[in-house]
Amino acid sequence: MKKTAKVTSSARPARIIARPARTEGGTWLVKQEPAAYSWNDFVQEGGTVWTGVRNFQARKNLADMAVGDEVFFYHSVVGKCIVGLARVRKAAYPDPTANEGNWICVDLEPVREFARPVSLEDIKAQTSLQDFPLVRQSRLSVMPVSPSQFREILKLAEE
DNA sequence: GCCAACGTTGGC
DNA sequence: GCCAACGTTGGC
Repeated sequence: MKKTAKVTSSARPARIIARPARTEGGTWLVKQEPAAYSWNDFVQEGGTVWTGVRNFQARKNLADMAVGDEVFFYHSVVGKCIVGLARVRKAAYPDPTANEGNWICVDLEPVREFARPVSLEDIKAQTSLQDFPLVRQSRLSVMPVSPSQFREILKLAEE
């Protein structure tokens, strides 16, 4: 699923899928081909509406995001690395680019670019990250990141 | 360029 | 409901 250009949504506040209360902030990873929409595009726009997700598993993950959750930004195909950290600015609402179906989007904003991007190779080389969805389910475009995975990747980004 | 993994579609 | 065919994604 390819994210298209930034869309100014006629935002409706209602979420489609209920989300259980959570005590600590969630952490996630979103994937994007830089040729279609890069980290630099994201930074230049000061954030974006994360539209275009058309996969049920990815949709569930979008629905589970809460405002303030931290999100790794991964460049797929070209780069194949996590290039920076983003944050959920607005929780899930109907995707304005979807003509049919209950597809949703979230608003994301940049937090910081990693001095040292974390490549897929780096991740695969870590025995502690063998269960990371990026390794196990390469096609999933929006995935959860566990607290230990999150810490591990941040550590790699700061080496 | 190839192929594995995964998702969707449609015939039966 | 099963499964073959086909399309897409994304790593290699």
